[in-house]
Amino acid sequence: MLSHSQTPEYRQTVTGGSREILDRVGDKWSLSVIGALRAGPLRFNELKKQVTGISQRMLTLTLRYLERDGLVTRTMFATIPPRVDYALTPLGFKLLKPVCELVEWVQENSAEIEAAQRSFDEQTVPVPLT
Amino acid sequence: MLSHSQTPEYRQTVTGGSREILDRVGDKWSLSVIGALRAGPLRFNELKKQVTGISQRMLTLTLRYLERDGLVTRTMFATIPPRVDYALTPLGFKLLKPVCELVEWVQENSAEIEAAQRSFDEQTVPVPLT
DNA sequence: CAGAATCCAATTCGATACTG
DNA sequence: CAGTATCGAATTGGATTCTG
Repeated sequence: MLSHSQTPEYRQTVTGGSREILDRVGDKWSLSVIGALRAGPLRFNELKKQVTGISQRMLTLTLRYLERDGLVTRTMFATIPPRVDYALTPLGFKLLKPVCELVEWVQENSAEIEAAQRSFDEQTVPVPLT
Repeated sequence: MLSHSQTPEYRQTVTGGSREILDRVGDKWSLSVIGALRAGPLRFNELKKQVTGISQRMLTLTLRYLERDGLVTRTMFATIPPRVDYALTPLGFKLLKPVCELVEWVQENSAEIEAAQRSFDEQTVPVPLT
């Protein structure tokens, strides 16, 4: 549960203290969740629908991490049944720009990347599994 | 060993086919290795020195992935002892721009992020470990 | 020198069941 | 509705040993 494991020192290489956010960017679901919140606040189950494939557990965890990093707010309404809204903070919105540029770069260059992967894969003879 | 495991469909959410590169950006060592190669080609053991803390195994794996994605070239010299040079491809250099911008964004906003983390951590009472 | 192979520990994630 | 708790499987990474 949000294990406060201390960051090993070697993570300080090159990327400096930015490891934690890079981990967020690189992890399995954060970008999808942030993307889903672009258009405005969503409730837990709305998010779960939009981010196809995510489990309840991972949605909860991802939201907690994003909240901890100050990228997402969590607003509870003490109604019955309970209702919780998630929304991007100004910081979360600002993060969108560099992240989108990176994603766009990848999309623009995906043809070249995939070509490289194919040519790599064919000379690295796939080991027969027999 | 470079398990050619097929990417599960759910990874196609929001980030589209760019998952593989995002994984590369987010993984533990790729950015450090790319950063080390910025100034020019390096040999295996030179890289190992510059990227403090990386194990032989992870350096090998990371380089293979980067090579497969077309971001790094591997040049072998059939000398004794053998010598292998790694260098960024033009594609690898181009990736540097959006990645650096992201890293810079994080650095510029690290104060705000860390403040958010601290305030989150103190209201989420740390469970005593006794 | 530049790795490949093996083994093991830690982390991550999904499925399922339960709750205020 | 919006979670929490628990478990097991898969993935990831480190340490060590061996090799052309």
